[in-house]
Amino acid sequence: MTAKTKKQIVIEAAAKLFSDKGYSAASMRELAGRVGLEQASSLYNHIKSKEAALQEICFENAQKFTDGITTIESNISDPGEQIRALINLHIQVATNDITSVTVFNDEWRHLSEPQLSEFLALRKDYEERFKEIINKGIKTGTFKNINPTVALHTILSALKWIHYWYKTGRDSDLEIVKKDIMLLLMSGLSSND
Amino acid sequence: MTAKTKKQIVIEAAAKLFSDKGYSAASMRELAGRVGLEQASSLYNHIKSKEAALQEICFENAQKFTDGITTIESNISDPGEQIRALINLHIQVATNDITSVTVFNDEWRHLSEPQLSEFLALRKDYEERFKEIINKGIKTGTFKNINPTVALHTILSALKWIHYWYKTGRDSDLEIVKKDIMLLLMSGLSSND
DNA sequence: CCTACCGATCGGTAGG
DNA sequence: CCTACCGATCGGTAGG
Repeated sequence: MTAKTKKQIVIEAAAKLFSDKGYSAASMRELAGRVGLEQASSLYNHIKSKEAALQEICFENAQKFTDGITTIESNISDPGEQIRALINLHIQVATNDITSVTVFNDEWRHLSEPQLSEFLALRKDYEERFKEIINKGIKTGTFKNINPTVALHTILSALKWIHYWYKTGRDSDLEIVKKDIMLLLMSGLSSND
Repeated sequence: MTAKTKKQIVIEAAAKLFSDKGYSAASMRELAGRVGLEQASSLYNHIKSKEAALQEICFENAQKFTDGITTIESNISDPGEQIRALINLHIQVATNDITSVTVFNDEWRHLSEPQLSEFLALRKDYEERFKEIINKGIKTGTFKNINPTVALHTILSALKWIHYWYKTGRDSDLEIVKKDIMLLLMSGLSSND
């Protein structure tokens, strides 16, 4: 449990600020104020640039998802259980550091090249591996014969609201949310019995 | 079929620009260029301000959803069919004017008061009415006993990826997308037979 | 629709 | 970490 470096404090405050205002509307002067510095120029002792902060946030979160899916691929073989584990991964990452994942979700497009292409390649790789699991489930008869691309994006998109929920309402328990998202995505809204 | 006014052309180009770069990163100079004006100042003959363009886009789309749910409430009574109609409404609105609904989804937070509160009230109203339908379905046994807030946001969020799909891949037919989103949300990923 | 222009604010650097 | 500062760009106005 080492103390946070000032750089870490700045990056975390940047994530919060980018999440509050959006990357473009966030100013380095406001960021300075939020970490107790009088001058924006002082920030440059801790980070290289505004975009460097964005890069760090985006790639750190990409790493979490890549690591997560790698673990799931190696340790679980049933596609149904793999999807459940992936849903759990998304909920876990989102609730563990909500502001950071919000920036990862919504602000990555402000990356400039070559980081933008690098980021999109990581995302593409993740999506392909996720889709491969869906494909396997369809082939083995575990899943319905749904277009895998449609299923992939519907599920990924459904998992994104978690960060919205966590920021605002939070009127329900995390365990209920987890259970019900999983139920809805795996078995649907309609009652069958 | 009257000709588009220059104002309409400007608003549509603004929607595209806001969707491409985000509201804050979009400049009036670039907007002018996109509609064939040499000077940003010329834009102000057609719109009052940058934010006025955003307001128009956001409230126009809010209206579409409000009108849609009103029609569904009056003409359909079965909650299962109502949810199917709502899913269809979201897909219809998104595919009919994809850039406009993207701005509506992602850029509303740049509205300033009092429009921001007004917009959020409209959204809240829509969500409450959507949730009421879910509640009714649960009470009548048509739907599973899922937390209605969780179901609401999971479904709404799942429907948002349609604008992402429409912009990028579009490797599958709209009818397949519609059918499979509906199947996934109503009956889930798992095969039951 | 253009010319001319303005005050405000931006991200960032030099130097200590 | 601050002082001092810079060039660029921003949304918008006045006037024709």
